Amino acid sequence: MPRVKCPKCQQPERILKSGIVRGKQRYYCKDCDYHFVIPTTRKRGREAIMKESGPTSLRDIAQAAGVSIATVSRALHDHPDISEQTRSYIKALADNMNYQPNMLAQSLVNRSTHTIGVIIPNLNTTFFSSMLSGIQQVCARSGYRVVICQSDEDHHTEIANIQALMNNMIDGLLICHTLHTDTFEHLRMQMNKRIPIVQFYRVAEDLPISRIHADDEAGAETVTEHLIDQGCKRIALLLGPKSLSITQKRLKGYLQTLEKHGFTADRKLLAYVDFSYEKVTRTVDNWLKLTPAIDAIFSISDKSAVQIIGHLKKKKIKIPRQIRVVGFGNEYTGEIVEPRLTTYDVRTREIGEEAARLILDQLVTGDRDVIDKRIGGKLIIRESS
Amino acid sequence: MPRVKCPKCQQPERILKSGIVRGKQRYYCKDCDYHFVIPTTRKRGREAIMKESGPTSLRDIAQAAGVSIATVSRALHDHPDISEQTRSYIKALADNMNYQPNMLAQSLVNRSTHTIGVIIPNLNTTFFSSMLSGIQQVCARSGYRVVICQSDEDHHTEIANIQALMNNMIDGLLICHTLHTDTFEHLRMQMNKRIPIVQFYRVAEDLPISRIHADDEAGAETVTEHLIDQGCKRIALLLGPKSLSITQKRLKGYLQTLEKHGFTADRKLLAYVDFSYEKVTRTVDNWLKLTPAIDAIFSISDKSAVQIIGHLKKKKIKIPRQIRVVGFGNEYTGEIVEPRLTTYDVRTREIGEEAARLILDQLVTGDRDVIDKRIGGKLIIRESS
DNA sequence: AACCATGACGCAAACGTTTAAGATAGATAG
DNA sequence: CTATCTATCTTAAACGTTTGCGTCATGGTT
Repeated sequence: MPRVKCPKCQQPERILKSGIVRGKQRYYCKDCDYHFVIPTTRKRGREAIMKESGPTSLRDIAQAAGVSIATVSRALHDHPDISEQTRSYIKALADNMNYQPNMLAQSLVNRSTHTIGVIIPNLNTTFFSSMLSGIQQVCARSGYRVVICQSDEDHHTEIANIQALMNNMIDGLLICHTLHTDTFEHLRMQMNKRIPIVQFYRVAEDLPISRIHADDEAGAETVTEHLIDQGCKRIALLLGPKSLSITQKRLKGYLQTLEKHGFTADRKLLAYVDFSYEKVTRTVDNWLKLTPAIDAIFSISDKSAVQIIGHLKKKKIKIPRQIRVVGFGNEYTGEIVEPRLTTYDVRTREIGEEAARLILDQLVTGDRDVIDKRIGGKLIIRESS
Repeated sequence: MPRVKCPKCQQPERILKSGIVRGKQRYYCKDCDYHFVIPTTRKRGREAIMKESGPTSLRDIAQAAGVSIATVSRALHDHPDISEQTRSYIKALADNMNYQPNMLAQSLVNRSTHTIGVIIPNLNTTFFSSMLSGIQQVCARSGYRVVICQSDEDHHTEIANIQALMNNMIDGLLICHTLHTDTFEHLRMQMNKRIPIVQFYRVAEDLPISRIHADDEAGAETVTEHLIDQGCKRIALLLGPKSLSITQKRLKGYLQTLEKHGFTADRKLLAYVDFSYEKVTRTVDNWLKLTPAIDAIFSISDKSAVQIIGHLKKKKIKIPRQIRVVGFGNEYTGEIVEPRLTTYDVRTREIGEEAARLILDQLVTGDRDVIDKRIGGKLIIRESS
């Protein structure tokens, strides 16, 4: 047996083997009644060890300055207990040593990360990214960071993202549901936490969670009114999934306006789609076969409206002469397509800004009231109608 | 003086006042030679205190299960030291108590957040967001989160974002510089940290930091070649800021191709802009005044190319008859505009994917080699040329 | 009996901060 | 001189984890 010394009595006598633990030989000193293994070289504990030169920490500065860690922390935070002399010396030192506070540690003890999480269906259209832009600007102005997670219109990704973010990564959550989100248990589970949540644009109204959204109902009324003004009698309506709040609201606005003008709604003119190109064009093709013929298409998504324009042009259908097309949302592509798209500007940027403002407000006041706010938009008439 | 008892000897005798500290009366017990103030009611220390019911922690579970915190942690991590019985019991308990690990604490001790930071100029075009999409997909597949920061094409925001992220928030950084980034000290400062950095799309080549970018030079050659094939002799070139790598590369490709065909480059046909609508249209107007007249415009940004098409159409200039227009990037709007835009597909999504793959690779292997990789693209010919 | 092995745990340090509260010296009041 | 005050420090607990290593029963081998 090699000469193993007891760490306590330093004697190699009376040392016995005592099993193997985690692959390492274990010893027992009968004199000291002490079990031990040969420690791994990675030196632990004792003050004497050199920190192996990672990023500068408060401790490094304290050591260099010959003061305690607390003093350094206080000096950097301008705590009045610290003398002007010490304070400026430490600040200079921290600067020299290129000190950057570890935000993880700060967040852990402060129980706040100064970060807002955003869950957004996708970033492929200017639509959502302009909301993001608004969110980001407002948050940045208040010194908050923004963490963005794309759910990619997938319900399970949405759930996973929420769970990841809510585990102490963020101080507040802004969420715009996916097209397919129709259960909200995952949100209900998070409601009891102290982290405020605000839904924006696509919202669930039967949830006791704040909402910032467009005036979908009034907007759809305005659009429908406009088409009726133009003499349309058979207005086809392209909707999103049935479960979606914006689908329901905009449908409601449409129906109300028809009724107001004494029209009866035709179920065949309503279509629920997932906004995929195939579904949209197939829907349009079906509509074109109807008699009496349709004279307008109202798509609640600009993206689809633009695709519809392209599809109709391919079929040599004149817009707006034969069929008027209007969208909803006011995306950039609506200005480029020919004829340019009539649409309803829902002021996406303002929705984002307002959602951010609300959540920041709830953060500082501690209020958790359920707020429901609609952002008014306006009709933008272009050549497609 | 009220009857104040010494916390040590419990005697009220021989207690003296000893100054005021932080607004509270301070006392001194001469017997015990002990200074003290009356503690605030917020009970500190001692085990007896109830945790005031925040989210469940390992300690809560340990308490409920009657085991140590270490055992709970090990049980949840399937450590072999824990018996099957204890393990399953604790797992069930954790589930019941709705335990969610505190990621901040985890990250602090593991020195890793499983998060990749992305700094991106803007999200207003499908261009960058499709790179993001690629990044996100690859990262998600490896269990990494993605934190996105918009620099909004502002150099100082870029710097601030980098500093915020690099302070232990992320394990790796993907960065696409702003239009106006021409100094790189802020990146140099971060290079010595163990956090890998990868530049993508807009890259600085004289920095020892990995890069994933498009084959800008070859792409520009292909485009120029195509225009020359079409018989163009006076090809105007719309470039970004001079400091930008993509500007330099694409200019080089353009010049080389001209030379190859025996053309001499005309400085008046080169314009450096910031891609703002005003600058672009003014530049085009200036070009239109030139003699001999230009017969093509090559914009290194699709966004500007689309704007140029709109502008030329307003001026009743026929595209491609009088002037051919080509872009670079293959954005969605190029398919919508009329005539549809000829462009060079730089495969943005693949650039994002590759950048993400590279950084994840560097994370697991620990390699910090400087990699420079070009993603090949291809010309997409449409009606504008 | 003496030695060795193993399974299943607990203890405590460590990650980098913040922050009550204790400590000390020197100044001031009576 | 004694009692008190102020300015300026230091000490240590806490945030919620992970993890090296010690402990202790129990069961084998010689």
